[in-house]
Amino acid sequence: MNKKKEKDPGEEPYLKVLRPLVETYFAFLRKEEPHIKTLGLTPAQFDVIATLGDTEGMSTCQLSDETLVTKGTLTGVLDRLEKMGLIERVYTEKDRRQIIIRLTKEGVKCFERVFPDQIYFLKPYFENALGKAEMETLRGLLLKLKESFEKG
Amino acid sequence: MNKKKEKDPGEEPYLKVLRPLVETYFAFLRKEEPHIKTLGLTPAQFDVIATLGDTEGMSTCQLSDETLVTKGTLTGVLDRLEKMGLIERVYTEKDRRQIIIRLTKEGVKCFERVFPDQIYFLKPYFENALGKAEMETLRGLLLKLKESFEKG
DNA sequence: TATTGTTATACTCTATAACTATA
DNA sequence: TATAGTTATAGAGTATAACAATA
Repeated sequence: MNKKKEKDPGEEPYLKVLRPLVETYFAFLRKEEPHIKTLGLTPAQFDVIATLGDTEGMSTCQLSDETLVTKGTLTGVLDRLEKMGLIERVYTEKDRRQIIIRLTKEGVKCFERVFPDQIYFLKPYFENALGKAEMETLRGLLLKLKESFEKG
Repeated sequence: MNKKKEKDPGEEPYLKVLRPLVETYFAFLRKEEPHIKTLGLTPAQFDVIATLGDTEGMSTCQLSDETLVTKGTLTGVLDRLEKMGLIERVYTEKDRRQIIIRLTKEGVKCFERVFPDQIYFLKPYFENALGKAEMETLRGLLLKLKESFEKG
């Protein structure tokens, strides 16, 4: 989605950041995607598992907000994950319209397998590119930018 | 795809970069996506248009490499874009297996409308977050990281 | 034989809107 | 009325493998 060309950024200095941001993410994705696929998950499914990981679960609405998956679509995605035994729907008493989605034991295992795996896999790309101080700087700048998008 | 939780990055300093990278890109995407939709393009279609923009066109194979869209899928995406009149298939003499995909006049107009539009739309998020020197730094670090992914 | 692009299949995601059951 | 989640529909993207034409 939207890898801009390296054309002359002209008078807009911020384009000098936008394109590298998008292109770096895409370069990352090219490594990441085949790796996710070996887990037998689609990107949307992976998104849900990653969002639920390290939480006590959340409602469908909340899950829809936190991922980029709309409510109607989510039902289908959850159906498949439920069939795979990775998530469960928990019915609550206090509001009987609401359903809490959370990882099953199997789902937690999946989540916990993914990340150490990924850590090992991705590490060299970062460490070959950047020193420790640079990582710290990069982190700080990215977080500032992220915040700006989120509050704007 | 893959928004990691803000859990303790532990002993792996590079995770302090990976998560902000992914999350910043997602924050950007949340702004970008609705904006693309107003153009009547899907993300995959937008990807193709953006990749073809400012080029003389390229073969289907090449286009498949530059986007994240596989060869078989691309046929369908191109069919739809051709029907919309945004791209055309040009048959070449030198290798009659190959077809060059390029933007039509209409496609170029679309491409040229998108970007100034986007520039105007996205600008404040960057400028409110970062000074000019910070942008320069961020750009440099991102490009180093990108290169590492691409050559690794 | 290898490569380019298309076709075929089967599944997943997507948006949207209407629907139900609760509140 | 409003909200939470499901269902229904139609379209689009996805991977994969087999295929025809060309090299």
